Amino acid sequence: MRRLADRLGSGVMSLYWHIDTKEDVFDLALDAVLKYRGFSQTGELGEWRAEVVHMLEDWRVCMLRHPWSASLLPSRALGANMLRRLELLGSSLSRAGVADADLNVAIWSLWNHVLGATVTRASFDLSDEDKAAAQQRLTHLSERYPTIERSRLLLENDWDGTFRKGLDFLLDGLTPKL
Amino acid sequence: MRRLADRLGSGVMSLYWHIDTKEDVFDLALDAVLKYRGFSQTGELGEWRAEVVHMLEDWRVCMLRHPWSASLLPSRALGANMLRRLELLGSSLSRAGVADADLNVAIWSLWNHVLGATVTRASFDLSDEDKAAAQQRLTHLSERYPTIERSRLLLENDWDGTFRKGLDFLLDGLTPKL
DNA sequence: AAAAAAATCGTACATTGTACGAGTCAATCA
DNA sequence: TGATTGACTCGTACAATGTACGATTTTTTT
Repeated sequence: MRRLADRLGSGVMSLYWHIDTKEDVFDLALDAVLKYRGFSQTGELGEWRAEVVHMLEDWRVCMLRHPWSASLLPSRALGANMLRRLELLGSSLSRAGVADADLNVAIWSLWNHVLGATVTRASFDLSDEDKAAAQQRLTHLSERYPTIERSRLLLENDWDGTFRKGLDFLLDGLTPKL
Repeated sequence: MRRLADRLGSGVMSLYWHIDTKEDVFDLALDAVLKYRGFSQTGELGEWRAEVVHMLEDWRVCMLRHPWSASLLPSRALGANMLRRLELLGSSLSRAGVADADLNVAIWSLWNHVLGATVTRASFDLSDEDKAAAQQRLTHLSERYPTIERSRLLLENDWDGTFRKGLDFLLDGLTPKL
């Protein structure tokens, strides 16, 4: 709070006129990060899939731009912008023909994909020294974890591609075939 | 740290003989939570799918038993028990016939499902007053989020069922048909 | 019995969130 | 015009926290 006040050129206690508690700052910050400016591309009306992909990728990018946002997510209530994204996701899937009975599973599976990918990615945004230590530890244990080692799962993974492929797969499977 | 020392009946600074920093306690606690005692069921050898489902559900249950564990995950290096689970997952999928090129996507998609479901679930483990406030806020905004409201996405969702269905779907799609 | 190692712990300090109440300033009302 | 109210700022103070430092005790080894 002291550092924030300094940055704003104000006294510390002035902040507390506008917010009740430090947690509120986190709530507001997270919500600000998750603001969605909508579908910029001039796609066809009814192009639900492009819109969903755009929104979900944007979601992930927004959070990766501010790595602290991932660590704020657990045990925090849903902000307005997150609700908006969930609503957009749900209505798109519904329009795409997902049955009501499957809607929750579809929404949450896609959301889990974004969230999991974000948090996982954040775990690998280590400082250089931590990264070196992890490298050290992993090569040392490579014979104990042959599959991880062989698949280059941890240190040299193409996170963007993995996310995109998984997303495509989920959308292929969760929505009815045409 | 003071509370932990009290619980252990020791002085605060005695703790620092065994650990370097408070963060280390969190690392160790998280790793302890994620310990996997293996496949208790006496299933057939080669029943890779039952083993994977068992391990992933156990993973989720372990973390839900200690809600703080979800908030520890981001920006933390992978512990030994987590690596073991990832290795088990990877080798099972490999044995099941997943091509090397698809292995990373499969592993991370399943892991994202567990992680996302856990973190999401943790966001809804609110105190009673918070839950009441959320209920209030949501019913108030229900006309703005019709899909969310209609699908009972947030407050009355069957989390276990949603997780299980999504998991089955992922495994169906990610592994080759027989 | 002595020396070394392992472990314990009291004191002290810097950093944190924020309660309290006094202060400033502008808009509104008399 | 002067008084009053509300919005907003901020300095001081306090309790809670992680942990550095160094002294002390206990255990193990020689």
